[in-house]
Amino acid sequence: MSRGDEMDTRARLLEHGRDLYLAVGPARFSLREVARRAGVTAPAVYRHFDSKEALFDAVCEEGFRVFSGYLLRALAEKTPLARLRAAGDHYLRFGLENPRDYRVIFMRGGDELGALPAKRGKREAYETAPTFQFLVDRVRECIAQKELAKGDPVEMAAVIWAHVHGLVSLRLSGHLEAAGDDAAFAKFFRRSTDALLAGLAG
Amino acid sequence: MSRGDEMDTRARLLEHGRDLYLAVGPARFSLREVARRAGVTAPAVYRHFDSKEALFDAVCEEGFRVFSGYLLRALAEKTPLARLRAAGDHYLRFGLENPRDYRVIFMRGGDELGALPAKRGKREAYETAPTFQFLVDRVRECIAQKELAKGDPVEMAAVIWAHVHGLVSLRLSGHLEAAGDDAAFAKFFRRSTDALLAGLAG
DNA sequence: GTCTATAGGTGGATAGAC
DNA sequence: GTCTATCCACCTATAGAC
Repeated sequence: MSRGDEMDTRARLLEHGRDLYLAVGPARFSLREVARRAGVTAPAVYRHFDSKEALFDAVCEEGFRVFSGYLLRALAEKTPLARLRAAGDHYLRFGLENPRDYRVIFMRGGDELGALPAKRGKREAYETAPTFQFLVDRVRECIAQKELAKGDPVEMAAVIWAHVHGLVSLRLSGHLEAAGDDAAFAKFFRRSTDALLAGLAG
Repeated sequence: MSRGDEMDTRARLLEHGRDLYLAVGPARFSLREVARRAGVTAPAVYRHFDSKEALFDAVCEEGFRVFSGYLLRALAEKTPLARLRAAGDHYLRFGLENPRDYRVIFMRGGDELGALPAKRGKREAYETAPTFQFLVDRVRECIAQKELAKGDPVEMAAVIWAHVHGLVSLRLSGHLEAAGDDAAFAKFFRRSTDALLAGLAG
């Protein structure tokens, strides 16, 4: 994008907005604080974004972009099953390395921000659909190559997603501290996910 | 507890605090608003609770009490496996019928409230431990009666919890709307959970 | 495109009278 | 035990000058 030397105000707002959001989470995210960090005053933000809500949405999209980057690396693997397993690994890595992004993308119910219920539908749509479709595609190609049993790929994908999301989100909420450090947890994650895939293989 | 006729202020604060919290969620939870609804002024709250944080914690404990009520009904079943399956069903019912309570108990990471990191440890401890122990106990008795395969009951319980929590939390976040209405989702939930238990049975 | 100034609102918390 | 009065911090957003 930019040469990295100097950035225009809009880019700085996004960058510092992301910093703030990663530091304090969605509830404490404040337009004024973003402006402060970016070296401008609050009203200046309104030249670039319609509202705090719009700024926050833009920051979230950035988080989602990062997530997509993690997931797409799975396509580098050579077999359908390897791609599916790698998708699980990268999903876990994203969650452990970007916990706040993970929370906003996957653990949100709609209370976090200013409560504009009208906008919610749009936001959820752009996040969920591509991710889930990616997983459905991975499952489909595994079924095609008989690496998973025949069945409804959408339901199978939902079960797999629930499994990995359940583990990651319980971990991020602090409910699975018994599993040890992140490395030990990653091992457990991989073991149980392999068992699930083995079960789905018939 | 009380006869239900008239309540003292503390009880009314808890009741309306719960109403507010159910209505607006943790982020918009406000001490002043609770006082308003309870028919007292804000400073009066401090006669009963040290701070907003303390009030909020008390409200959350009530939600956890409700959750325990759901879960304990599973003990009415006659066999270990029936109790384990019933626990899953009641867990799902609690989530669908008390989504905000579910979120605060199981989908929290620490950003929601005023960010008093020191208190977090205590709060998570009283919630997670008994729930998880309950599940471990159900798994243990299933293993004892050979209704589940031999293995580490703690790890098996973690996998089961991740499975049901993954499904419930994705549902509450709006990410599994494709599954249809709540009744259809409940069927899918039960089907996939039964498949998981079958897999764990060896 | 950014500023100052300001309007108008939320909130948590305390002091002191009753 | 509850009130009034108050303080202080923080926020979103707008108006109008430069």
